[in-house]
Amino acid sequence: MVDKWLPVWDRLRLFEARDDDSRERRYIVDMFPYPSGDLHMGHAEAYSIGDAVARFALMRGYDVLHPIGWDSFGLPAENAALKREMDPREWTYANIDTQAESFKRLGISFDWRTRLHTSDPEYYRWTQWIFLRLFERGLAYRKAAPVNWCPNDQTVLANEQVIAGKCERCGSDVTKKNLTQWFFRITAYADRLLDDMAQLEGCWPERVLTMQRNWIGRSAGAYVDFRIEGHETPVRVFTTRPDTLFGATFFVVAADSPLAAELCSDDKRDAFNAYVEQVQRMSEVDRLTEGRHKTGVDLGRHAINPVNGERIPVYAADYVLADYGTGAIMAVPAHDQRDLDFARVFALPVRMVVDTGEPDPNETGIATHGDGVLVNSGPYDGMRKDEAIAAIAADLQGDAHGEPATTYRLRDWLLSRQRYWGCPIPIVHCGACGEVAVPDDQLPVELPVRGYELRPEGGRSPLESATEWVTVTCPSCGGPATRDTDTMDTFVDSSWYFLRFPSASDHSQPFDAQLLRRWAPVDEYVGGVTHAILHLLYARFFVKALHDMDYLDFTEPFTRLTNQGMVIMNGSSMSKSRGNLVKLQDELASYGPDAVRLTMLFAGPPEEDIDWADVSPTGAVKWLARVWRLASDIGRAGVGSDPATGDPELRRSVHKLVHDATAQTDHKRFNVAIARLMELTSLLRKAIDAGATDAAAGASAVREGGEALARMLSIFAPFAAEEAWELLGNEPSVVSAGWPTTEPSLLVEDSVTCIVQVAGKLRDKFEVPVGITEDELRERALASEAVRRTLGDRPVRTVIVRAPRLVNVVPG
RNA sequence: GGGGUCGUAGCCCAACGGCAGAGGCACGUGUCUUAGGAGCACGCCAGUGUGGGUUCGACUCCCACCGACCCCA
Repeated sequence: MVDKWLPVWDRLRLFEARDDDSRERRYIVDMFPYPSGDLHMGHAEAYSIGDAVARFALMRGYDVLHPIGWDSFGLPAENAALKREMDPREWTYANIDTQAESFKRLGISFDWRTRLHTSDPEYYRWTQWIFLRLFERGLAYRKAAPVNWCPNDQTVLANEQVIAGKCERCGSDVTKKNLTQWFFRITAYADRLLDDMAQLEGCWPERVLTMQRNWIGRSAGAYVDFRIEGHETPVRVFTTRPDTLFGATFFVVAADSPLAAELCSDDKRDAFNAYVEQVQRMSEVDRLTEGRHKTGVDLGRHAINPVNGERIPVYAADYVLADYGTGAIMAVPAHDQRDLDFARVFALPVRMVVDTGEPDPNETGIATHGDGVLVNSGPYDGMRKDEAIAAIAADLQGDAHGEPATTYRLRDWLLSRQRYWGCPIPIVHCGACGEVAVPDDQLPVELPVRGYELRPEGGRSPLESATEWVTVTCPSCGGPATRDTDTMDTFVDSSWYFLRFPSASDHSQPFDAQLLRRWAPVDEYVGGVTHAILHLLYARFFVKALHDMDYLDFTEPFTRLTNQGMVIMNGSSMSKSRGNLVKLQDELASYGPDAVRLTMLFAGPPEEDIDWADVSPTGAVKWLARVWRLASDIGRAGVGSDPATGDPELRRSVHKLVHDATAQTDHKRFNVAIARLMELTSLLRKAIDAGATDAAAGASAVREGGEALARMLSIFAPFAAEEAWELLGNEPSVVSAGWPTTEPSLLVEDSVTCIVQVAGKLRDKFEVPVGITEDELRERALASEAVRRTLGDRPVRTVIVRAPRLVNVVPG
């Protein structure tokens, strides 16, 4: 069946978007796959959903762009290449071909002209071009930053190569090492990334918006400058609680920050160095865990609290992060749990300055956070928390000891990777000129094909080992220079791919602004929740930055977002090690693409996880067989007849089901829509078995229903739908037939069932004309035998009438 | 600790604040059949996690608790 229909679809060019079409357009994008092997069950679910959305839009008469590409740079290709001693290209492009073939055999309605791979020089040329535009704007810059370092292998490790603090390959403890790294200044867009979410409200899943908000983590508060005894410049800290300033009893700087080393007094130097070494072995997650035993070291210095002149000791500790805020905090143990935990370990004073009515933290060991009245705070005593926050922040500013401020949890995006299989950073380092951009007309900076080592000694970037490639002349002064040897995070590649789809083969520009005016932004973006934070945030950042450079006329890339759930097996996610892996190709071999797609969609709403053990591809197979038999039994009956001549009773039922299925599909309730299609199947089966096709009116109505079924089925099970369409005596393709329409006159009923409740409980029901008046209905309800029996001698207090469907008699 | 999502038959899931059941799986009975693991027909099964509240009326709205998953700390 697959082999029969694929060539037909190709020949009819059903799924090609028309850039100059007068129809309204729809841009529907499934998050592009990573070519890790063949497609798996998760892909089948995601793309079944996306395809239903795309095909529905197409059937409804939109000009649809439904593209496909591959996110084809990344570490797994390098690992596979190392293991098999091959070029990462071979592994990558072989997998892409396999996946492309699988997509076709699944019947996904991609416009294959959009096909792109982020690892093609034709693509990454433009990734580099965008990088340079960001570089020109100061949105890409270099600074020293800590990376994971394996001292044994002498190599940099990605976060995912660090398993529980150990090197995944040799098992030794991973430490942090400072390296100069490339960053994107995404923090410059923190406010807009946050504020523009207002327009996504209701269109993106609530939880994704929440996750993004949390990730950006805007908090309002104040900067406070503390003078440090024996140190020239004051140290600035950020606090969300300036109202607790009088409760600051000590001061903490991040142990691994340069500031800590700077502040450390000479007699504490040894203890400090030992502590820092210990800290560098820990992961950030561990460091931030609340409730962990607090550690730190006294730096032998004092800070001066600007509001009361108090001398407070300065500590270095690991629960403060060097790159969050200013890397230093004022510690208020009474009102911050981690400060309190630390104070208790080091026997530091705890002073309550906001009376929240909760028990004293000194005794309970529980810091208080609530609202209350200030105490022990000099002139601010008696103020409420909010009042005090404003007053103290303002006074600090007045005295030049600080200012109101906003900070973010979001940090700049570290994009450089010491890897081979990624997009080279188009920068040349020149002794005389510094960082020099590779001129646009020399792009792409292509990866060297030979003369490099994937894992060079000494933890250098693989590209550094390609000495011939590295050595260049400076584009600016012509002197000797070297190429930047890092490659970009693959999230860079995927932050703009949806801009290139409409002009995927255009070699003159990254994207076509003219075409994007027609297609962008993406109407429907379908993908896993795993990308809910980083990918979506990065893509939003790119679009905003490109908008600010006047390349784009929109500021949000994805108008609507659907996160499909995962396909799990027996309650947990599939994995080889759990032994619960279900192979897509096995399922396809057993049940066929249509049944697998149907099973995915019928299992529940798209957002929910699907436990493959709970669902039944066999059920889908059986239903498809019923549809096939139905179409076959209808055959040419009623062919060419005017639907209007069809049996009105049957038509009424058919149109009602079509109407419902349409509404449900529109809301992506595919499971419910498919249930309606199943009902339609049963309805038509019964009609045929009752001899409907013997009369012209019946045959006409059955044909109308059968054709509607085939058309609607085509968005879920496209091959079976074509087959049914053909059995019904029609020319291919069912896709060209479009979505069935309904006649409003057939949807209005002339009588409905009225339910009669007594005290909210169902007691009687009867058929009434739709136009019945409230008075009439009340009469009939009160006259009901069942109602009178239930009421007994109780008087009637009120009668709620909702004509024509309901009457509720409320006894006194 | 804060936030989000969600708890409906043995299972997966439906139900504008108005008849708790649309659809499917599993199970059972019958029927067709040389046969059935196919088809068809019929049947079986819950009062919606718990406790309050709002309402004429609550699976649906509000509060608390229990449990599951996710995010942030």
